[in-house]
Amino acid sequence: MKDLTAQQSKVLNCIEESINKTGFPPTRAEICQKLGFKSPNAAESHLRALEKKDIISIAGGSSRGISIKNKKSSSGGSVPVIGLVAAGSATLASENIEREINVDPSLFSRNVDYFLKVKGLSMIEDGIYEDDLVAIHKTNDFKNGDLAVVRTEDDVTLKYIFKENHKLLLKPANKDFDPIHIDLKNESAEVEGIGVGLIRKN
Amino acid sequence: MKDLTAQQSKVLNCIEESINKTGFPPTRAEICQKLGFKSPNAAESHLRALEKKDIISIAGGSSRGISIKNKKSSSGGSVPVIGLVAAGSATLASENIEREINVDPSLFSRNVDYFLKVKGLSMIEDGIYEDDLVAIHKTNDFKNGDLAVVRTEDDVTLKYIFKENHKLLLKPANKDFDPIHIDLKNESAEVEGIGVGLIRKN
DNA sequence: TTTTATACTGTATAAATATATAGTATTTTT
DNA sequence: AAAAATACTATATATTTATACAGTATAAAA
Repeated sequence: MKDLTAQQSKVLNCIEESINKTGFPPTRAEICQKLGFKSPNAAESHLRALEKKDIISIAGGSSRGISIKNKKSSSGGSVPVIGLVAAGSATLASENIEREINVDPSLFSRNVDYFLKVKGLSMIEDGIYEDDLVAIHKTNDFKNGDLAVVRTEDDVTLKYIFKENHKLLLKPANKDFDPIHIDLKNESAEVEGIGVGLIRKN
Repeated sequence: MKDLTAQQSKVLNCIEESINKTGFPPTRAEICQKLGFKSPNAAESHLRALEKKDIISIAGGSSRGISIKNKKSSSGGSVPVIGLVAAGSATLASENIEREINVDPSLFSRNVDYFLKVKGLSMIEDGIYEDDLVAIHKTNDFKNGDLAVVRTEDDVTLKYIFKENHKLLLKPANKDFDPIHIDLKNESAEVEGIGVGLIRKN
């Protein structure tokens, strides 16, 4: 990401302050007043620079039409909750979204793309219970031992993953459940994401 | 709180939608367009009604000068995280606050006053692990079996609570830990709050 | 070295916007 | 039964506001 100049940061800060304090973005004139500029064009050109750097977006033809992009840190991104239904379809398609919740992105170590609502008891020995919401970071990159959302040919499942050459081991945390062995030569399987956290409602 | 009429709710909803979608509040004209009104005064008078009911505030003389009051539900209240240190002092005093996190209040069944960072393994059999953040609703009201934060004479602990007359039982979820029996005739103990949820970071 | 970006002042103006005023009709409250 | 609140249409306008255009000056990049 391109760096901001000192003045551009001030202007961005001014916008954030305005939204926090008043609830709506500032006008050019208000930015000028706060930062001591004497020409509205001073604010305008800084705004255009911020727009060019993809920090803000400016709605043409509307007053106070400034919005800050990537505002996950301020408002807490809205993250969908997806039910892990038996017939594998843990996609972000709207029909699978049970609700949306706001989370503090700094809460978890990695970006959370969705929450997976746990069905079944296969991970219960490691403190993952039915109806827990597991925070999933979408990626197909994983380390052995990661808690992964894996799409197999006929299912989507949440298990610990271990890979050795063309063999995939999906290991539950429950004695009553058997590990799943997948030979990638014969079967396909995809890692959709890895678990980076958990939310439980009592 | 005064109730809103159907139309007023629609207008409020329209404002919220605009802020969520565009990042700034709507104009009178935009409200009219969205709700099918033909006169800007239709929007204006609804806004004034909402202002009178203290739902929104309108900044005079500025465009899009609408802000929604008491927006704790939308922005997610900031909730402190408190470390459960051995020597009992799970208070909200600032020196005990490790950090603040934003949570969606609708996430948990009851209002969350703080998160307690779990120390020790006494609840591990019920999926509560070390360093988990247990969402605590401050109350001294509880039912038998609730997960409670209890301040005893020399400790603060998180356990299942059972009360029978003057006897208090604090039950861990770990075979290796013994239940704590407190006779309220001889010792004092206070319930500080009950657990309503949990957040775990992997 | 020439362009591009930064960082402004100053002026102007079309368009966006809040807001007042004048009505009408229905529903709710007093 | 009267008053007040709700729920609008319709018109008008002062003000707010975005935004363009014309400059000046400096620093950074090509």
